[in-house]
Amino acid sequence: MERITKQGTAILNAIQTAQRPLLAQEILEAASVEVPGMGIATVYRNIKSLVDNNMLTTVHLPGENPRYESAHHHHHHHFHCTRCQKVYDVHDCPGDLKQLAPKGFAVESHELTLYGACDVCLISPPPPSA
Amino acid sequence: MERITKQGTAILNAIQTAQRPLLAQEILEAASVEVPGMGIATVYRNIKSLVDNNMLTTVHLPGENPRYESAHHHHHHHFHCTRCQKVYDVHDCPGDLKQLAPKGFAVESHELTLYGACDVCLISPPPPSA
DNA sequence: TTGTATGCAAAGCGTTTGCAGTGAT
DNA sequence: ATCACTGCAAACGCTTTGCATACAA
Repeated sequence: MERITKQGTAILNAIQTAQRPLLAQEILEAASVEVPGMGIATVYRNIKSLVDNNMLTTVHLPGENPRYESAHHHHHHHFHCTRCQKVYDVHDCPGDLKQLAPKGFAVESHELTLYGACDVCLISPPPPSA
Repeated sequence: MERITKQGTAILNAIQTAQRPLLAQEILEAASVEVPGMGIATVYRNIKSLVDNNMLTTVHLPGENPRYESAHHHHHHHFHCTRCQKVYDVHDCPGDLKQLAPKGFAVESHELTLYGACDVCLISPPPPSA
């Protein structure tokens, strides 16, 4: 990313505006509002360069395609809503988990994903589909 | 799976012998020792039917292709060795994590992955590759 | 004007599926 | 003799890459 393009700007805007990690496809949809007709390849190329420049972090959740969020520099986890499939940041952490590993193993880091219902889905449950 | 085939037997053997979750490719390699020439599609089809019959569980780790292990019926987590890339079961659990979620969110379950070095890699570190 | 970033389309990678043939019952 | 299971190859969904063009500098 050496040049500023409207596509690049729209992509960065989309990610920074969303207060949660987005899929490549969601980034495309959000950025396309600003720049209609942009291609998914451009999204991936911009993501890659933003990740390389530490402006973005990749959020890998179990069994999910990667999502992307603005690089937070503090340790955090994620909450995956099983109703709407959206992913939210969780700023709390259970703390030291070194003692959980089998004997002789050295724990260096951990990833935690919480599952359940987000506040929106708890308040307005999806209608019982026939 | 209504008929017993040598491929199916070899696949189940491979998974039960391994004391850790295996990738489809690893299952193919292990089962191929017993039944040379078997195809990856057969592995996937057998996996699917074993999972449907609750003989196998799918282990999804962040950013990883799915692995498969014999269905344990107790809650457990996984340890991913960052040296050899193997995945091991962790039978311990940090316990109640409900209070970690944002206010208004309901936690129903969680997934935890530990990262670090397994016992084998700690004892025999891979040689410094030139 | 220069050459990076884009859009399109093709290629990759892991997984799934269609089809004709094999082999367990 | 059936017909479920297999191997092969094509199809799929997501991501990456090649190439000619557009546009930021």
